[in-house]
Amino acid sequence: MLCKAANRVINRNEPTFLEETCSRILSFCNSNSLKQGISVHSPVIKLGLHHHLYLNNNLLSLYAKCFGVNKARHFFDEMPHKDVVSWTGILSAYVKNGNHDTALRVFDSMLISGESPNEFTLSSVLRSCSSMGEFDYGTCIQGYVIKEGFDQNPVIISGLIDFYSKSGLVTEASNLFITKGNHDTVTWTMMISSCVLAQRWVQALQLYVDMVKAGVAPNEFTFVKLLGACSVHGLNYGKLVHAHILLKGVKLNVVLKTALVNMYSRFRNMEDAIKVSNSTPEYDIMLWTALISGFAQNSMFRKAASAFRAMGVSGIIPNNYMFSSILNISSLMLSLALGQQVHSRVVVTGLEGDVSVGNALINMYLKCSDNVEDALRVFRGISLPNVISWTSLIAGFAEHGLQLDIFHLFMEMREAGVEPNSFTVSSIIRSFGAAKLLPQTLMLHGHVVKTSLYEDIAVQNALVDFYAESGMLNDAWQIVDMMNRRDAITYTTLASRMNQMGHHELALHIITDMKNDDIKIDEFSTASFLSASADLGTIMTGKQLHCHSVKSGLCKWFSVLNGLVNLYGKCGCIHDAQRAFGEIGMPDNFSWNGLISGLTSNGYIPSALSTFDDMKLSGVKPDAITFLSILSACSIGKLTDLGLEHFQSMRVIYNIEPQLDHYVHLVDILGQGGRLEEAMEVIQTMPFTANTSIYKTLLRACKAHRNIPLAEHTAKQGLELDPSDPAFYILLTNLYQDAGRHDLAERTLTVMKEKQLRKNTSHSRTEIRDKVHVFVAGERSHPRTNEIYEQIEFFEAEFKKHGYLFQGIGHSYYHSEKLAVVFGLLNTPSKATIYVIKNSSICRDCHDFMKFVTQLIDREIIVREGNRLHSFRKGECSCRG
DNA sequence: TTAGGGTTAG
Repeated sequence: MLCKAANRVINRNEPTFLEETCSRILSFCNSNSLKQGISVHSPVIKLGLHHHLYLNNNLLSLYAKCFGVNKARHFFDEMPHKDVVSWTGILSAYVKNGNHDTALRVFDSMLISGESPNEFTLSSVLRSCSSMGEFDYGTCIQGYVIKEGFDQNPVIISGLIDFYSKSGLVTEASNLFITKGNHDTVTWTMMISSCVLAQRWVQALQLYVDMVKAGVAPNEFTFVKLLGACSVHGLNYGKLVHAHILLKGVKLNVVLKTALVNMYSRFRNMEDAIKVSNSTPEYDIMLWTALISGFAQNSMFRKAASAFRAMGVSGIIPNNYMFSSILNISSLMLSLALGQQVHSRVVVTGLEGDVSVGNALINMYLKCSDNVEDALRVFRGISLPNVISWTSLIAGFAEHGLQLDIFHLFMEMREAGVEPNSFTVSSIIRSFGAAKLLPQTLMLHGHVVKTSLYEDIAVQNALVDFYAESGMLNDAWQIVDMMNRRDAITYTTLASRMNQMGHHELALHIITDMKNDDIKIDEFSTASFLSASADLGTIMTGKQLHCHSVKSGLCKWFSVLNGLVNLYGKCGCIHDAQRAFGEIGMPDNFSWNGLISGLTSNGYIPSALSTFDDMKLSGVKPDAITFLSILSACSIGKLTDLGLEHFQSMRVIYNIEPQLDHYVHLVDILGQGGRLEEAMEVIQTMPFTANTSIYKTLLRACKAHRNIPLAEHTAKQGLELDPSDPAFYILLTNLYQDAGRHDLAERTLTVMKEKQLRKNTSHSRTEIRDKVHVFVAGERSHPRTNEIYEQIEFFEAEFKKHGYLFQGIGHSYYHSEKLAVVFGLLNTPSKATIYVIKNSSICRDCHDFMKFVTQLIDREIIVREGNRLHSFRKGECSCRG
């Protein structure tokens, strides 16, 4: 329609009318439709109207927008007449292009030419000042503004707010805003933008409320900034802003759509992100990039790939941003093939030298390829590697275990004049920590303390992690106390390191620290806390975490769901474990391992084995951990041949090299099956040095099969490794008693006592009614319960000495019809507790048993019978109601 | 002719 209008005008052939109207049409096109502007510009050029100043100014703007700043500059230089609008037009084109140096030179030329700047010129110049760090120049401009009486002008105020906030002086920007009145939409938006930049999220949203109250209409620019402020306020704020956009009738242009897509993908709501992008047909490369990286952030790699194809079909050529995104997806998918494919397209497009694409390539090769040379080749191809290039290389080298090269890279980087930032330093600290390079890290810490990097939370978190990992918890806490801001990473780091050290109670205490610091418990910290609860057996805390996860929507995370499977599996609530597993859409190997291990440790051997088959059928490859559970299941189920078959399959079918723990299980399987000589042969021929655990396993088997000579030999070998381990004496004693050799049993116990060896009071724990109970009995099957099992052996010996028939104590009796008791020592010194788990009432046997146990451990024991508690002390029982 | 969106390193 515009073309038709232009042609109608052209046909009238009235020069003045023609010039003004064409100028207006171009102006309209500049603001509304660049495409139509392009189609109008050729007839205008043909008419030879370009001596007309206004028309040329409009054309200049059109060229800058459509053909780039260089074409625009050429046109500008050819213009026969120039006014302030022409100068400002080319100046702002340079500013928008990020070419601030040239912009300031154009400003100088303009002043020399005698042309006076207007508010728009000054506003653009201010932008260049803040971008180039020319603070003094900017304040000179402000002086000029005051002198010329521009200081009430909203365009100038907007420019100054922008200048101050980008110079890091948001309070000055805010004062400027408050002292001047009569703000227009741009000024309000600028102030909101300043707050977002300074991360004053609440103030940004408050400004929007004030703006609406003041009767100033927000536009698409305002909403783009507001969406940025939603990043910390959560999805609901984002939705509220979206609702306001619709309510105010603001047009969803492609920029606003991009901001909305970003907001929704940040909150993992890709459904709405897609809905927004499809709500209008307008798409550009930035919207595609936002959408595709949104898919990547949410691990929707197939969708990302099909979006990339759809973009290609629509005729949009990928640029450096897009290639970086796609390469990032290849890294996340660990797909070297995809990465290489993209690399070849990068070469074809001529973007190989682009530093951001190069960085993404370095990262991709370091993540996907075993050969660091691939990444190095790309690195050498970048003419000016930036801090990201160096950091990617350093972090990747760390992943490849090349810690010693990292130091050289770090020095080389500094020689090249590239300053390390918080990413670089934190990567190095983490890699040094992993490689246990204590002196090097202490040196780096000493260096960092003197720089501003020490204020950075990522660097601080890396140091916290380093000290915690090195077991220096006090040093770690010292840094935590010194930090002026802590985040979820700080605490998750601490919790997981404490879990690794076995300090699970300390790990759980971090929940309180996070609450005190007002930090949200996220999916990562929840996983750590669930793991602590599982290992402590604190089912109530675990259930509270479960409730919290449901309420706060964390239950869609693998880490949380897998943590729940593990928790319930370890706490004996196998049905809850199965329910949690059922909620995982696509279980990964952690999910399967958690379920299989839960089933195994609770004695559901056939279910564990069939679950293993399901795992394989689902296409998830079993790993070393899976086989630990499966081998354990076979030994508990006395499935010797099947166990051997599975052990063989590890190497032959799954290419998994069995580790020492697997050999321990193999010895157990053979031992349980009575094939003691073969078990001994395994210990002698396996590619690992034997540990005490494997000898104890064999000794236990010898005891079960009453093979005294082999047992004595095994105990001897075990005691050579650790002469202070009482387990060998206790196991031997029990074997001698079983075999009726009470003389030998007595003698063994005497030797043990002479050596002043005492049974370790090793514990397992569980939580009943808000209290953690320390158990000294547990099931045999779990790898961690070896010590607990030894404890049982001790009690077994004691029980037998007093004529009790020992039936076993622990979790493994949950589902049996036998007397099911778990007995534990409360973690206060004066009390112990026994719980009747399965039986609904306490039978006489149980009473007697309790009385005996109290004599043995000389503590008060409480037994729960339904809701009634019985207290046993010194062999007496009293009901506690 | 002033303000807005996308990538890559922990």
